[in-house]
Amino acid sequence: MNAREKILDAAFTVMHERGLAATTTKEIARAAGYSEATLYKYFDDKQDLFIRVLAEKMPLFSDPETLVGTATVRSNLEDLTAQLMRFYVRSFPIAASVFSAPPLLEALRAGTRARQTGPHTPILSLARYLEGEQAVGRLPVEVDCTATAQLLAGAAMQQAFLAAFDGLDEVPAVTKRAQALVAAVYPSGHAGS
Amino acid sequence: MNAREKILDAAFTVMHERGLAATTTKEIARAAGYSEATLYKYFDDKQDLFIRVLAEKMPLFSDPETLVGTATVRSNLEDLTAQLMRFYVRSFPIAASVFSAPPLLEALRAGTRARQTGPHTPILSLARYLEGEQAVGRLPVEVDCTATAQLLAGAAMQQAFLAAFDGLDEVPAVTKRAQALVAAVYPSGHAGS
DNA sequence: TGTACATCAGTGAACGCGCGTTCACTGATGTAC
DNA sequence: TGTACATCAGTGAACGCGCGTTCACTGATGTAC
Repeated sequence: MNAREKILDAAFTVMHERGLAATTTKEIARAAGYSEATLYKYFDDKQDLFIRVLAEKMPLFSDPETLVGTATVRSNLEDLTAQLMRFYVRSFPIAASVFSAPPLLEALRAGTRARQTGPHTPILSLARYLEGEQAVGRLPVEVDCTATAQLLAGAAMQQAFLAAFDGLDEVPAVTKRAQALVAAVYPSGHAGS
Repeated sequence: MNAREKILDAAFTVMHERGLAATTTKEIARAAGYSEATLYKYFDDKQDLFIRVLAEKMPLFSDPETLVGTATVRSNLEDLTAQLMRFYVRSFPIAASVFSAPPLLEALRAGTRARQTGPHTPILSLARYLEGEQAVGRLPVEVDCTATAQLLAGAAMQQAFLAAFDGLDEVPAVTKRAQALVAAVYPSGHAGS
């Protein structure tokens, strides 16, 4: 692993452990095992470093397209909801702390427009999965895929937020909670369940 | 309005406009129309001031108990969901930015335990409303009130997050969106709709 | 193989700046007699 | 009413500190002939 990668990893770790406010160039350099001056060989300035961390080191939510047609819609939704909670609990604290620094948020927004990925992508992925199931006839056409995806992803994010607020690094009883959430949007009467 | 209140209001405004990171004692003093030294007559230190702002100036979500039995459950839920989106879009940016400063988050958590209110209260309020409707027979007993509240409040918070990320100060098309979300948890077949 | 030079990753030490905080103070208002 | 003193809200100016950033540098590795 080269110096640039080590610095990015160190920055991500410090941001996660100490919070954005306490993430100084000194802390990052110490954690990476380099001098502060080295940071400036690889990054323009502190904000550039932060942007790179957020673009290159944030956890991704993998697209669930391949699930279409496998197992049952219900169990797939339960898995996806649980996965979303795990995803958000890892990414939320850092993602949220970006709201403390509007210039950073602004730069991030610009990057989001340029690349085609941002905070809305997990919802879109989930909606696309549901549409896939509709296309193969395993989900009634009356279901509003977008709204359903917003409900499940939203609940997952909020549960992650509450866990992070309580200082936890996972949502308590993820599986049970995912089941309860899915059952509430997707009652057992539905076809394909 | 006395000096203490003016300072709290100024701090809230600066936090909202410039973000937590750029909210310095100088900025607050300037916005309040007092010298920096005055801040220290009313607050122990900067963190104490922040804690007071968060405890005393954050928007509240008013308990919807009085809605039980009025209008229809569906329209009440639509109103509440829209209200939640408006609530979260105002409070989210500041609430989120607290994750950038773990000592502040820790202090806030302690305060939350002491008083009986925190980030979970909107969800509890909504759940309590649903239970109220169940008690008067306007909502089927099979409905999981907690899960439904988590879905609606979660979606509202996430939509607010997305709006804030885009630099907006309101969720686009709140009413329409609230209707779509409610329809997805609470299909028209339900009693009381 | 040896030698002279170029390149490159990385650094120690210093820099100016703006931060949060404190100090000794001022001047207006209240109180006692 | 006048006078002497106490209280109190508020301040200008200074403080030490840690921040992000830059500079001139070192020493190891690569390259030419």
